Amino acid sequence: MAAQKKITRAEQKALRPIQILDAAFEEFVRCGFAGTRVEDIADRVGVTKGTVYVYFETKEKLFEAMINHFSVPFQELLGITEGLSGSAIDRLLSILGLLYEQIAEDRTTRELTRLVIAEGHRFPDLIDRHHDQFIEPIIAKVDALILEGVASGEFREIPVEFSEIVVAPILTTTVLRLIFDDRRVPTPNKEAFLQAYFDLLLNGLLAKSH
Amino acid sequence: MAAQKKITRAEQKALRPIQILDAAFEEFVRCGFAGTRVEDIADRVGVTKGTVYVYFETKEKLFEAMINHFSVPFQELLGITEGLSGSAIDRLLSILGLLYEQIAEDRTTRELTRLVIAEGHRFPDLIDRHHDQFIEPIIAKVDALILEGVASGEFREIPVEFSEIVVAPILTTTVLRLIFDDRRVPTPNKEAFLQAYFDLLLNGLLAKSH
Amino acid sequence: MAAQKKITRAEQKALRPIQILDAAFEEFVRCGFAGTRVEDIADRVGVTKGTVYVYFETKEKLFEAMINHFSVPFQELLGITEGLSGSAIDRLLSILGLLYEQIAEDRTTRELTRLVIAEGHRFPDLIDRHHDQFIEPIIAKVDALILEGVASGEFREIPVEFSEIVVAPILTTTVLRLIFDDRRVPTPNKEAFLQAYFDLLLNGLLAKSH
Amino acid sequence: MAAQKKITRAEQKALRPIQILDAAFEEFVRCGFAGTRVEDIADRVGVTKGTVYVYFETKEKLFEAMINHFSVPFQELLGITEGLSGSAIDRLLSILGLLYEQIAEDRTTRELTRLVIAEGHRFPDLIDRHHDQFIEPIIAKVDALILEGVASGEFREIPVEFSEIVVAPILTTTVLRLIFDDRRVPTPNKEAFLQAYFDLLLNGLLAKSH
DNA sequence: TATGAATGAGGATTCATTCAT
DNA sequence: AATGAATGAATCCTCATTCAT
Repeated sequence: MAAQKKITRAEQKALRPIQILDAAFEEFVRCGFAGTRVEDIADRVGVTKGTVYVYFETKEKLFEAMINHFSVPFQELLGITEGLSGSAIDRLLSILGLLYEQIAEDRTTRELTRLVIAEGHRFPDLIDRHHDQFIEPIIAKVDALILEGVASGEFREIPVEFSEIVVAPILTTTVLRLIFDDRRVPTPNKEAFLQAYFDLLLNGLLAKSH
Repeated sequence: MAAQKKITRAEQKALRPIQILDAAFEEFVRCGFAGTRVEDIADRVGVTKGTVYVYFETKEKLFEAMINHFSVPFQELLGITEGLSGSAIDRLLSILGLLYEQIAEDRTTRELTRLVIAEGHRFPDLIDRHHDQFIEPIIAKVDALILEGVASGEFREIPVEFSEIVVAPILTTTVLRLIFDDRRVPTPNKEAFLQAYFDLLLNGLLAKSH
Repeated sequence: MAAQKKITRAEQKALRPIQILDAAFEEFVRCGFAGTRVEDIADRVGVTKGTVYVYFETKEKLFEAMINHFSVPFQELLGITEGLSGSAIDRLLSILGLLYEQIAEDRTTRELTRLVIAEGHRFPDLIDRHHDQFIEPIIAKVDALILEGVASGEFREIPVEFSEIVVAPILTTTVLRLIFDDRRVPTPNKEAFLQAYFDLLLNGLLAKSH
Repeated sequence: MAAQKKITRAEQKALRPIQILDAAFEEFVRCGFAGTRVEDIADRVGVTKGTVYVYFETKEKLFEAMINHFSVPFQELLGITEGLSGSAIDRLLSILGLLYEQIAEDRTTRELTRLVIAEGHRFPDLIDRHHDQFIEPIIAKVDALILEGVASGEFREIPVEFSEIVVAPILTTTVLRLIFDDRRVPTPNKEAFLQAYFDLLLNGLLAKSH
């Protein structure tokens, strides 16, 4: 509390938009775009409606800014995947593990996914950017790794369209958690899930003798 | 057309609520619950706002009725899966194929999924019912089939948590089509998709020599 | 009062927009476009804000509709001037007399003039229409009559640009009454004013011997 | 330009309110009192809203100060008319010429007239002062000159109420330029206008033989 | 059953004004 | 003197809902 007193006017100003974006995230997640009241966002920050409009022209602009703001960590993930080394298998599993942490486990990205699904119609640009910056690069990455693994003999010959299927369990976990919100679905055990996921992914269902 | 002329007043009366539910589906899908105007639903039917309120007490009740109305075909699917015969593999793939048709290919179910994800917070009962009637039975079915296949030697020993992973590609396809709405993602080729999906599911990624 | 009871729903509906336009006139005159509150217009009619929006999409559209509505009598005046007969002098003086009644004496047209002057910037279309339908035809009419009078020997040879000068006392009276609003300027005596106006117009200031 | 560099802080301080009044004039003319935003005035000066409030307590006070500020040149005109010499005719025409220049040709006075017409209701004191300081003295001056001309035999016997009619073309030109704002009405030719105006004023419309 | 005029609470947005820096 | 963040009352407009016909 004493520390808070030290916040200068300048620091406060730099902080304000972040506070508003954080509050906007919570409210938009809770009520959707149309259902959210700007006043509730303001209340959450502890300011008045007018203050929100000092920083963001309209509710739409605020929504877009909020999406952009919270997309940053996801973008950083894509950078990390560049630095991986090891066999194609190792790198593929590493990437899938990171994706799981980022998409399925991280509440922010999970809820961002909800907003993308729910509000996409109203914000087509958002969808396009989401596709170009997230979906496309990830699919391309997985595609490339599979091809590399096939070339090196680690993987058997398979169609490139597999990529979506390969990552599917991650998005599915995300969506099921979004729908059942820790109420009907227990918080999944990461280790057990990844182990089962990777086991099935690598070996398939069939009995070896089959 | 001639047949339509014969619609009596009584039939017309019975038709009205269906027409309203159809229109409500389109509008709620397009704009979400909060963003939809009752008047737009009425316009779509060609009646006035008041008429909607003759049949449905409130916008919320209309939304719920609409969800229930369009959930029926999905419920029928569960019945069909009971009648399958053949090996565990055959029945599993049959079920996955049917699920794909029902969830990923059928626009109605797909959009219903969007609404469940988007509006779940506001309609917890809807979510609970959705879980009890759809998710739970399907997971149970897949679980049972896998156990059966393991028992019969068709499948290798695997954890039960696999079920979600096994059906994941179907929900993932659904969600991606919801997000990119036939704009960025080409309408997928069913045969190619299922073949790749089943191939990976049964055999995994690894080269046989591995 | 008893008569009012007889107003049917249909009659009421036909009446409502007129009532709103009347109320809008008073409020826009009193406060200008920006200064008028839609709620004050509604209050004047005895309905709620929402009702105004049942009939007029926006405050701007209401303003424009109001201007059009109250411009009708003025347009009718233009028709009347067509039916005049007599010498050029007689017809010119008749027209000027009618214009005086319509523009300077009639409160509605007078206040319409205030709005045209005050709000012209915001409603350029209104100004253009005002010019094409009122100013242009009147100037043309006076021009034609002067030329006719010159041809018949009633008037001396004068430039056509006189028309504005000829009608000037009417607009000036209007504007002065607008500015001083029956407070500082006594309600003018029509007979005396027209007599002086026409005397000066026909004979000029100079002593005859001059 | 070099001179401007020399502006001291003290001079700058003295300049600020003038700059604000100038900016206020443009904005109030453009949007009216209610439609003008204090921030737009500040932007025009290149300062922030707060600065405007350093010099003027409220938007209303600023409006009134602006009107007073721009009324000064008009007041000076009244002084000039005192120094005229020559026949009554000469002096009358000189005054009318000066009035034309000041009211009809000078944009500032013209737009001041717009504001008086548009905002008079809201600022009755302004109207009263305008009447006492401008209209009254001018009418009195013209009255006096006409009486003098009648006495000297230059003018024929006419009622005093003529004064308004005599100056009418000037106010009319002003108002028409306000309404049609150099768009529909060509910038008038001063010489031609005054010649026609004075010709009609002195001689009237009638053919001499009449 | 159907209408649609009317409501009125609610929500987005604006803007004059204040005040700590 | 100047700033500009913050306020909050005001105002436009929307829309779910009602109800007399």
